[in-house]
Amino acid sequence: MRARVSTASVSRVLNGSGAVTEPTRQRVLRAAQYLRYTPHEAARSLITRRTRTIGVLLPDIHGEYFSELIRGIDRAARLRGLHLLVSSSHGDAGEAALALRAMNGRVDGVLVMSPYLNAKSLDAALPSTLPAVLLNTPEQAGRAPAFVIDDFGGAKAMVEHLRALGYQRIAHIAGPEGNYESAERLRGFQAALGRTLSGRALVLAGNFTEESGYQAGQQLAAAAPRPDAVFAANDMMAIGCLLALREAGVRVPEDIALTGFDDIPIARYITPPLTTVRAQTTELGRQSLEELAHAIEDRESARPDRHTLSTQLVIRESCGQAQRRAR
Amino acid sequence: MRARVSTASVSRVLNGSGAVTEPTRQRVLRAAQYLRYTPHEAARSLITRRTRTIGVLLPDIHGEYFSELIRGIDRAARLRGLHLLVSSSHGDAGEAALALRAMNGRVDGVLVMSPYLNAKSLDAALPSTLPAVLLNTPEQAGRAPAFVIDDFGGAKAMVEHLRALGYQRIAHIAGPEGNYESAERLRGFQAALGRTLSGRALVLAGNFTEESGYQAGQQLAAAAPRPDAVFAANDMMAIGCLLALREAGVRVPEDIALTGFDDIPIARYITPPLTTVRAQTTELGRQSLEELAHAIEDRESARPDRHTLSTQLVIRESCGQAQRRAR
DNA sequence: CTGAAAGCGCTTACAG
DNA sequence: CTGAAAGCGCTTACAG
Repeated sequence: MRARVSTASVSRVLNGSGAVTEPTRQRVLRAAQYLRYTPHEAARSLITRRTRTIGVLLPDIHGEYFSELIRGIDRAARLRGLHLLVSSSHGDAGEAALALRAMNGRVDGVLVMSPYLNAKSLDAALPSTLPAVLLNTPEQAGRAPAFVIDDFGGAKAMVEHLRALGYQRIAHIAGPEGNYESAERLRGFQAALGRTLSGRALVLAGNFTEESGYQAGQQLAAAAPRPDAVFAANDMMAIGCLLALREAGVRVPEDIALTGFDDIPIARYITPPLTTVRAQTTELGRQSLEELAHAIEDRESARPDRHTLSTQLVIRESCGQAQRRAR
Repeated sequence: MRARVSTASVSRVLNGSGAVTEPTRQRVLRAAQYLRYTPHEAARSLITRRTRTIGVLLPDIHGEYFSELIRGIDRAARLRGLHLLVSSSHGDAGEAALALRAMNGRVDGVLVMSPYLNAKSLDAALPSTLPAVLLNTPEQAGRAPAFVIDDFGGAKAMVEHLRALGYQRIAHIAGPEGNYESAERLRGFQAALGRTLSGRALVLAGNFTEESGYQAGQQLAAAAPRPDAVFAANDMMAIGCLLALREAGVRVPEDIALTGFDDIPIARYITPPLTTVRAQTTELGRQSLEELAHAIEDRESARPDRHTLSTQLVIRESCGQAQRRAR
């Protein structure tokens, strides 16, 4: 162009591919700088069949939990020079499918966390040639590898710990209906109580928001007999519950023990610091992106394996362990 | 294709443009469904010159502050059917420029928050034809509209409030060097102290992380004479400071008052709840995306105006207002 | 080493 | 109403 060379040479210089003579190289570089030329990525990826971009489909993008998850994804992506096209808040399968279609031709693969989607609708929504990795997805959803948190094991361990501390009436604030993680955490709760106890177990409805935890807390404060321990299906609900209990004059952990799930950063700052189950959220994001990157580089290598990330009990003050021990 | 029609007709049906006869429409729709056909977006945007995507360039993507900001951006984008291509963690101007180039041809406009970039480097990095909106940027950086938080006013009001409560020795934990918001908040701090007092003012270095606040807190606990109030340049540093003070046995607010800036969600959950300056972070994201959307739709309409979002004092317990009043 | 040409998958005047 | 053709801005064999 202005450097009196063909577009082919420009391409070769800018991409460092093909052989170019030094003077030509210089002319091109100089002209590119002068014209502030930047290649048009859409055109480029149309021919290279590569976008160096990952589509990320999440139910939400907000709050500490997703912030941690995205951090893991973002870090791993940056290390590999990949960009992120994010799409959030897909209430139902239809919206998710739409979002996925909109990504066709703009991404090399997708990371999908869609707790309400089952295997069928996911398979229907995913272009069959698009590499994908699933996050916290029910069962073996289709052909893609999946990474899941050990929700069942973590919840079970938490409730067993409460029982070991001597609590008798343990309530659960559940996550939203139809959500895979909610269901697994509830299942862990019930498993820990065993057949005899679970009949008496109080399960309150919630939806993972602080507000729903607050409402559950009000119910708990008024309940008779009042449970002596609560296991909330996530930390945000535990925090909402704590607020409601405090307002009602019910002390934590003296009057009632309180625990959560996730170990979001805020959990250790509240008073009392929250006993919870640590989920490796950042790691979940990182590993799933790595797996996806592999699947993109070598499509044959992708196995629809299911990887489960372990959880860990984090004992702080809200479960009253210190008091119990002292007795 | 399989529907025995031309690609032109397919395009017309799928985009609802041009006139098509009903039987043709049906044939195309059926075939598209059968083949699970989805248009290739890169090819499409190459010819339409539209991507329906916004590039978002942030210094970081993690933590409550950015979570709030992104929420505002994301919501507004979704309402308008726009996708988000995010790029984070650009330490210097060079990296930011690279990220911006990589967005060429993939976005219709960019939202840039780059607290270390000045007008020149930003102008150099921004393709001159790309609509852009700047966030919390120093001065009038170039040709693009900008949205900023009133960091100066908020900081000044906070420190004036501390003075009104009778505090005599007020320290400041500053944000990172060279950061526009840090500088403005420091300037507000100094303005509130006035000429006489600012000579005695203690300013500790920080970088907006909890860790740096923690270190500052250790210094404060050991200082002699110890300040009777601290204004941290953001909430995360205030929280780190609080932990250090607590460990050192210094009580907040009895022994020392503590305040922050941003009003991130966690601020009201800590003990004591944090007095802070509320920045309209979500609103900042929302408004800047709206402005950008307008600039994209009507390039002539874009004025390089600077919009300042007001702040608001949020009085909680960490500033010891209750105690002071009682005296 | 370099350029002319084909082609990536679309959309849109332009004919018919 | 419908199709053939051109063209969006690139990259990459293919000649020379």
